[in-house]
Amino acid sequence: MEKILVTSALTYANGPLHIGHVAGSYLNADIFVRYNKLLGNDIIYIGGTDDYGTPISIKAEEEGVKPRVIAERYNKRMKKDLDGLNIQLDNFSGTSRPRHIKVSQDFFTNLLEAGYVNKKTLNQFYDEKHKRFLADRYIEGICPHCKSEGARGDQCDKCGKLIDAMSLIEPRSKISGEKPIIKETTHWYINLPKFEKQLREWLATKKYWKDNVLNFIMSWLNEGLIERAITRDLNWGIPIPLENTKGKVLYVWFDAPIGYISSTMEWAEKKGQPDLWKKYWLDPETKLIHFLGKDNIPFHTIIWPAVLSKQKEPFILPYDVPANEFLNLEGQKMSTSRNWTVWVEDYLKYFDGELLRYVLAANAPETKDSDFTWKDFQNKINNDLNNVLGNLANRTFIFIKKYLNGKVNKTENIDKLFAENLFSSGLNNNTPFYFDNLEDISDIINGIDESYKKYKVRRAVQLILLLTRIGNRYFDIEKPWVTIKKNRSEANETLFFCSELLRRISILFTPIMPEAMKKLRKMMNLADDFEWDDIKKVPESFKIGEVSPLFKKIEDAEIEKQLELLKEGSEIL
RNA sequence: GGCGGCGUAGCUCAGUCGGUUAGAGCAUCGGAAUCAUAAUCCGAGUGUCCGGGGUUCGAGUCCCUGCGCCGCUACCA
Repeated sequence: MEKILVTSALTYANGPLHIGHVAGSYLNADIFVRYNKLLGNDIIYIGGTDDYGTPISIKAEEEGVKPRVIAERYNKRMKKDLDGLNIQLDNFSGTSRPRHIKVSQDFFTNLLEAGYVNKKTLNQFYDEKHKRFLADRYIEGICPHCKSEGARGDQCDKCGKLIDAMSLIEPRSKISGEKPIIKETTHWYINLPKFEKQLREWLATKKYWKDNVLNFIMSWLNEGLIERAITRDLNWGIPIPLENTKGKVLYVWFDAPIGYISSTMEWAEKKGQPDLWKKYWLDPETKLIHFLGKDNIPFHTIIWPAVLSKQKEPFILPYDVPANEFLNLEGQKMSTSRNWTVWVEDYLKYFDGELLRYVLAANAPETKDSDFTWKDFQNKINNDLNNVLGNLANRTFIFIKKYLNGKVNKTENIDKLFAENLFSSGLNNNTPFYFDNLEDISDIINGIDESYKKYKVRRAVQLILLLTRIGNRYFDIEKPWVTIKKNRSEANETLFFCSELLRRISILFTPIMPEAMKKLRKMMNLADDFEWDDIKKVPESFKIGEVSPLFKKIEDAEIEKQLELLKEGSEIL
């Protein structure tokens, strides 16, 4: 049995959950966790919200409430959204909770005392009206290169050039619109160059990481690590634990990953075993796996391991960081500010969470950015789920009820059938590589197993669909509606095979569609508690219970409605 | 500007170490079947693998170059 600790990147609490979050770091993690639970591994799944930072603080000011109110609101709503998608974290915390504050401050202190933090003084823009230091992004002005208006402090969108905020002409605060003053401030920096050798040695042991992740890291390392500020001047954040440092807080991305630890502590406490978190975080046998979007790679593979390694307690370092790329929407980059996304809350008003799980799994941005379109959503549900899988289940069960008194019995040759090459005629020699060398159904099942292990959810989906196609073909070839008339046992054989195939699919598909598979199993009177190894355990018979369609088709009008809603823009923000 | 990635069928995408006639699903066309939610099954066509050059017995794959798109570029989080 393996011990695994899985995390999804903490989500920024300035809005509810959208499908980009789901595709980037939640669904893939949940599928991996569910698969491992079926295997019987000791696995916990931890996450939460990242509650601090300027955007939340500004939003709070606009609404005239405390930032904590905003963070708590979205934390709650996200939890609900995750529930609606059957994404089951063992704990969903938030970084504004007291425990997290204490742990983060200790982390800072330990790093400082170990000699890896330097203090520096620098000049920065300051908005006097809002009494706030301004991040580069919150300053606007005239670009010093192309002289056009509306350049931000970090970059000019017109000419694309990077800008040193201090060189902006006629700078003004994006928050108040007023001219900012330049003010001296002090910050603490993590001395990353001092970690370089250690990091390179550690990363050399991670050859099994995904290529996109390794590329990203190497580009950082090869540019040369520099010191990086881990504090900010803000009123909404974790105060740094030093004398005379009022208004200085930890930079959110310093404290956010620490949230994985504090969230695990919260989980342990809720379980009534406050030290249980140590069993995971302090045991070198634990595999720590961070699921996240590509934008988070450097934080989790450079800064986070560096910080972890200098604590007093022997924390484990990440075992794997299977980062996903981004999900686009109808061919365009998703953007919350342009309201170009699909909010889970909106989605759930119209469709079942399982359907989104399926579509995002089938089209996950595993190796490169992928595109979500409503038309594709409809196609995948109607074809893959409704027509191919749903119909296989329906025709099998209805047939058994109608012609075989609702029951089929195990046949002698069942193992042989599962070892026969039942699918090759539909494929030619140049099928995708993961279809090659598939001799029989057990090979396909092994392929699915391996795909889940390696976070290759798309491949798992393709192989499961291949199984359902085999079922439909077998049904057509054997023609039980003909054989039933002269040879009852022959029809029994066909239907037992199809039932057994569906039973195996109900296990194989559970990590992706747990509720739909539960429904499928219920129709077959199969138990809810099962494990991965049950795939091989053929029952003596199947008694079919009440039958209803597993899925239903999505009409064109429903899709048109979603496209309209997308154009209008959601109002849930 | 620098670094990295991407560009394959009408669409969404696979293509392992360089190896035979470049693949899947959807869409399209033709056929079969009638157990099933008109759901299924079989068959067929479709390609300047972004352009150009190079290495090689052999290139979608490796190298150079041009074009287009995207990400990162350390103070967005």
